[in-house]
Amino acid sequence: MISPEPDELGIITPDEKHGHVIIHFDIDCFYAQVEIVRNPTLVDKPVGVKQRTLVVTSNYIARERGIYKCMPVIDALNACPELVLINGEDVAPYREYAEKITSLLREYSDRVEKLGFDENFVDVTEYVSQNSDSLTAKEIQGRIFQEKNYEDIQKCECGCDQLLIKGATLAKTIRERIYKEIGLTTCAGVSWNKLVSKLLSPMHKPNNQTIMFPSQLDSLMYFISDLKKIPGIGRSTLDKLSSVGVTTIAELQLCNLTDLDRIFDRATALRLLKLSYGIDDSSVKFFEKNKSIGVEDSIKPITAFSQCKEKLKIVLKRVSKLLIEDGRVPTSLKVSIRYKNNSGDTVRDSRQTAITSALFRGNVANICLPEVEENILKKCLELTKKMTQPLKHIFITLFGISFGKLIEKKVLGNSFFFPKNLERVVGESSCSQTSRISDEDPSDVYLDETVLSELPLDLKNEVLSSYKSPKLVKCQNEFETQDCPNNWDPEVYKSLPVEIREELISTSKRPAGETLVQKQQKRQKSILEFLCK
Amino acid sequence: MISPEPDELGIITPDEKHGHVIIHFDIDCFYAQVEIVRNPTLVDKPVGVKQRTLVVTSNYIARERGIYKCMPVIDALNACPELVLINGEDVAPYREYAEKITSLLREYSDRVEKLGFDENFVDVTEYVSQNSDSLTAKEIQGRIFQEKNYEDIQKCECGCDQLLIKGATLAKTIRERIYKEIGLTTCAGVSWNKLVSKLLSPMHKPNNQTIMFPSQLDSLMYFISDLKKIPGIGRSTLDKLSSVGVTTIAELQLCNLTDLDRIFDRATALRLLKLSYGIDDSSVKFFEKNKSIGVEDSIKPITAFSQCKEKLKIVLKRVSKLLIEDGRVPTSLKVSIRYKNNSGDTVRDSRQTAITSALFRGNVANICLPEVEENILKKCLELTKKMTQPLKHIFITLFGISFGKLIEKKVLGNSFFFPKNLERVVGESSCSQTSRISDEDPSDVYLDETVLSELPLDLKNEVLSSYKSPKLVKCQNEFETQDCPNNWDPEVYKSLPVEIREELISTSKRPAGETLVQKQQKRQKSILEFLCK
DNA sequence: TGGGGTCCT
DNA sequence: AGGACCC
DNA sequence: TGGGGTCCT
DNA sequence: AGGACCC
Ligand SMILES: Nc1ccn([C@H]2C[C@H](O)[C@@H](COP(=O)(O)OP(=O)(O)OP(=O)(O)O)O2)c(=O)n1
Ligand SMILES: Nc1ccn([C@H]2C[C@H](O)[C@@H](COP(=O)(O)OP(=O)(O)OP(=O)(O)O)O2)c(=O)n1
Ligand SMILES: Nc1ccn([C@H]2C[C@H](O)[C@@H](COP(=O)(O)OP(=O)(O)OP(=O)(O)O)O2)c(=O)n1
Ligand SMILES: Nc1ccn([C@H]2C[C@H](O)[C@@H](COP(=O)(O)OP(=O)(O)OP(=O)(O)O)O2)c(=O)n1
Ligand SMILES: [Mg+2]
Ligand SMILES: [Mg+2]
Ligand SMILES: [Mg+2]
Ligand SMILES: [Mg+2]
Repeated sequence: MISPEPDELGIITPDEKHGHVIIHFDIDCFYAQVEIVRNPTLVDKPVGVKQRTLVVTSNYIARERGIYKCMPVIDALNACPELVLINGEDVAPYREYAEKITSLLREYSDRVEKLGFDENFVDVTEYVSQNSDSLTAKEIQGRIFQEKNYEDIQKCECGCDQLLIKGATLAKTIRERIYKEIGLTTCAGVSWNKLVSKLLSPMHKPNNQTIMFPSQLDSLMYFISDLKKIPGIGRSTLDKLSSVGVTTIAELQLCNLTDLDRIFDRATALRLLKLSYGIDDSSVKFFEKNKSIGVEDSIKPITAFSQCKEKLKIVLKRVSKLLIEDGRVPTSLKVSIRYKNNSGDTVRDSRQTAITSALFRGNVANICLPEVEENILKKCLELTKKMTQPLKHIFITLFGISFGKLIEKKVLGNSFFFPKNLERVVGESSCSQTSRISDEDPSDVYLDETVLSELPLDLKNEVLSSYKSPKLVKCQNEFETQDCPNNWDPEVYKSLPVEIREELISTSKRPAGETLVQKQQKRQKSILEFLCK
Repeated sequence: MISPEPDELGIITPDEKHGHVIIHFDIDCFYAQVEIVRNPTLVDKPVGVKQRTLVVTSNYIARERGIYKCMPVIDALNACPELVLINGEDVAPYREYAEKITSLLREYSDRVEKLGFDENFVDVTEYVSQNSDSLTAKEIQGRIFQEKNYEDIQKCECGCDQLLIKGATLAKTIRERIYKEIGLTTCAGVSWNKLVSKLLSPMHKPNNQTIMFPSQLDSLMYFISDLKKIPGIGRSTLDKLSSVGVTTIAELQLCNLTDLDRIFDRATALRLLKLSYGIDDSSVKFFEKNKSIGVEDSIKPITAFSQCKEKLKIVLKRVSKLLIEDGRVPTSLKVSIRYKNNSGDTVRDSRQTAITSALFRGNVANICLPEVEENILKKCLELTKKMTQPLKHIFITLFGISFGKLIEKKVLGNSFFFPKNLERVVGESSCSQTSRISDEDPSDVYLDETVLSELPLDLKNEVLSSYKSPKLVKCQNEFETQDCPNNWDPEVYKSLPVEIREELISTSKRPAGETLVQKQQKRQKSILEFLCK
């Protein structure tokens, strides 16, 4: 017993402060549960969710039969031939349920911090103190760590115990709401810091919650024992620790700082030491929107660069949906691939580029316009080419596309000296967004291309974006040969890439009857006009 | 003439939009002028400002005698033996004048974007339209590019010309204020975009301003001619361009996209093309505080690691001053060195680490406490060691220390899974800052160390930070041997590093008369208590 | 070849 | 952490 | 060995 | 751009 000793009244003085009430929520066998909610006939069967060769999770029926997370499909079917496998390669449904959970939790606090799709930390300190009366209960909801009776637990002098108990009541209420309103069972951990709450939540899974009090802290860490269970300690840290003979939490607690100093800087050493004692003074972060939106797709190996476009297009179409749902305009694009390098090793690589929001013509929904899609696809291919350039043989087994630097409003204009920063303007606040492409049939009005090409680009795009595929294809044909603007040298014009011609035609403003003597100047003028969109 | 041709009324239709009025301000021979203001006897002499072996700038008297920027001292004295050289290695005075300029400019717009110490872009569009009447003048202030008469200039159909002329009036007013209130002469460029304004400002230097109208754009770019003068085109880009035979702005304007495609991605190619035509739709960024504060110091080579601490301390003391003036607390620390590597090449390298704001005990001014300084110095040494580790021989010729991630308020608490992120909490808003250490004598009250060590850490630091060096030294002596807290194993206690003992003693709370049987548990308890600060 | 900074990858 | 850019 | 994300360097 | 971490 290394926790502070109780005084004569049985009250302890804690080492760590604990004025907060932190709940960690974790959805039970998340992907599997979602699939069961979507198809209730699965409820009494062993269900696994697979991604290619991997069973990423399974319901608890399956787990009883030996299925574990990220188990190879082969082994899984071996262990449990009756296992019903659902394909979960497209995570869109899980993303949607995750969003519902987080929204609900935000009713209780601004401090809702997501971790992956199915976990959330919530700092309910304020809610608990402001709803103290309605959360008062004589019974502690859920389980207490170590199955203790509350009476047998050392009380804390700071009075946090009662707050934590109210936190448990609240956790129960929230979990019931999640079940009633969203249909998912969850676990929760209730304590005074994020680390402890996270360690507690799976303690009595599934569909349960666990609370703990400060006096139980050493017992918890001793119980957990496994270093890898401590969030923040991953493979690399684990290996380093074992290189100085530290393999358990207890060993870490007792280890010499001088040992840790050999492999970590001082700050890291102290942080690890703290974690081993269950000490964590990090705050639950305020809720923030996600900073990137991406889709990855493992494929059967492709062996020619020419096959990339098709594969990228599939991925792009998937990520486009998410982008449109999100509504923000991305200004950064990253392509990832997995491939065999010239040494025969399978490796991952990625290239990134800034993109201008102008690509989306004011509304990210325009990504479904064939021309916009094509432009982005070209950028993806450019990025891919950068990676495959030095390759002797192309052997790609995965494509990923991720959009980042998502900005709330359309902001035109590249940055000046920071050429790659094509939009980042802190606090920028101009421009209207065009309306989303709706599913309602828009109309069959004939699009007069002449009129159209005279509209300012924004308006034109707004018009175009309200018409559907057939029209859009027609619009694409617009940008062909016969429509070389009359102030352009047809030779020059034809030599320009499609994406440029497209922009050009949509911006050529006047007949321009001027006579220009020099061909060079004519070319200059043409380019200049194009560049001005 | 590739600008749009005027129609029958002599009115042009522009390629680029230009609803903005952008002024670029650039202080004349900045460092030199500051030195002359500080020592007016220099006013009629050739003055150079040197940093080690380099004359970084000089006044215009010196320039007439052949002195140029970043000229080797030897060459400079050769060209102009009468040159008065002022040491400008400590840039603190220039930083202060720079701050004054930017503050003044902010009276006119939120969009004030610094570039280096002596340049500012200001978007005065709003100011000009809101003060249209008072800015109306019959004369154009300063020079017009190409010495044109305004009457001979093609007018723009969008009516921007009158706005720009008002912008020139405003620029003149501002420059006069800068001279009267701060004492410095400046140049300014007035146009409709940042690129053009920046290209214009030095056109009639020193102490003058230049305006231009859209119809003059091609003349400007033709006049500039030198690619390197275009901001955004640096060494690397220049080399790439010349690899495809492009060496002038005109050549870039006319070059084939396909040539550029060989060396740049499409977006870069288009951006460069735009720049060559003087097109720039970037916005002047909203004013923001600087994101890092650093000091560098070139030294005569040191050849032993043991010499690093002394050198780093000198640099740290300099950067500390700036940090205290700034007031924000840094949460990231970077050390740079220049050294000879094992191949004999002189290279630069840097290491970075997150630091907790707790290091500063609630107020960055505490960096002048010897213990705080010592702690940071230790971190600097740790970072330096990481770089010198693989070196056969130490041969360091420069040390730099830079603080980043400056946060407005003291926010305790490391981040959870992102262990290196020791504070970043978007929107965090707790905690009070202790007051700055003032230069007024604080008092001579005796500091009862017993009382002091019982105070919560924050309060203690607040008290300490109001006392001066003599007292502070005394406080440091506190943290020595005799004061091993009575609940600590003296052996264990002594084995702890100073920085830990220091924190420990300041947080030991109770006599703790408990009897603990096991030595290991005693140790555990000791460490635990320490970790909780 | 000083001594500052910025942003992107 | 390094690169490219700016002063 | 899927398919998402975060932050630091 | 790559690494380490999380789910
Ligand atoms: N390496 C991983 C870990 C998790 N997941 C997905 C599948 C899980 O369903 C979901 C949530 O992760 P959990 O660790 O919380 O696992 P479960 O929710 O599936 O099970 P549990 O009931 O143990 O929480 O994230 C994944 O795709 N890959
Ligand atoms: N924003 C915070 C601050 C603290 N804690 C938790 C984590 C720790 O277990 C405990 C004590 O942390 P500190 O020592 O940082 O306590 P403070 O008194 O500084 O916290 P606060 O920010 O509430 O004043 O509180 C938290 O969850 N959220
Ligand atoms: N490579 C450089 C460039 C500039 N500076 C410093 C010295 C200058 O005084 C100041 C401003 O840079 P400018 O290019 O504006 O040069 P000056 O202001 O000195 O001269 P000018 O009158 O030409 O603007 O920045 C520097 O230290 N190192
Ligand atoms: N915030 C802005 C936007 C534009 N411009 C300048 C740069 C260009 O020379 C000119 C035209 O740029 P755009 O084509 O982006 O013009 P917009 O009409 O979109 O600008 P605004 O943001 O004012 O609507 O205006 C600027 O200085 N600051
Ligand atoms: Mg989970
Ligand atoms: Mg889960
Ligand atoms: Mg300058
Ligand atoms: Mg200058």
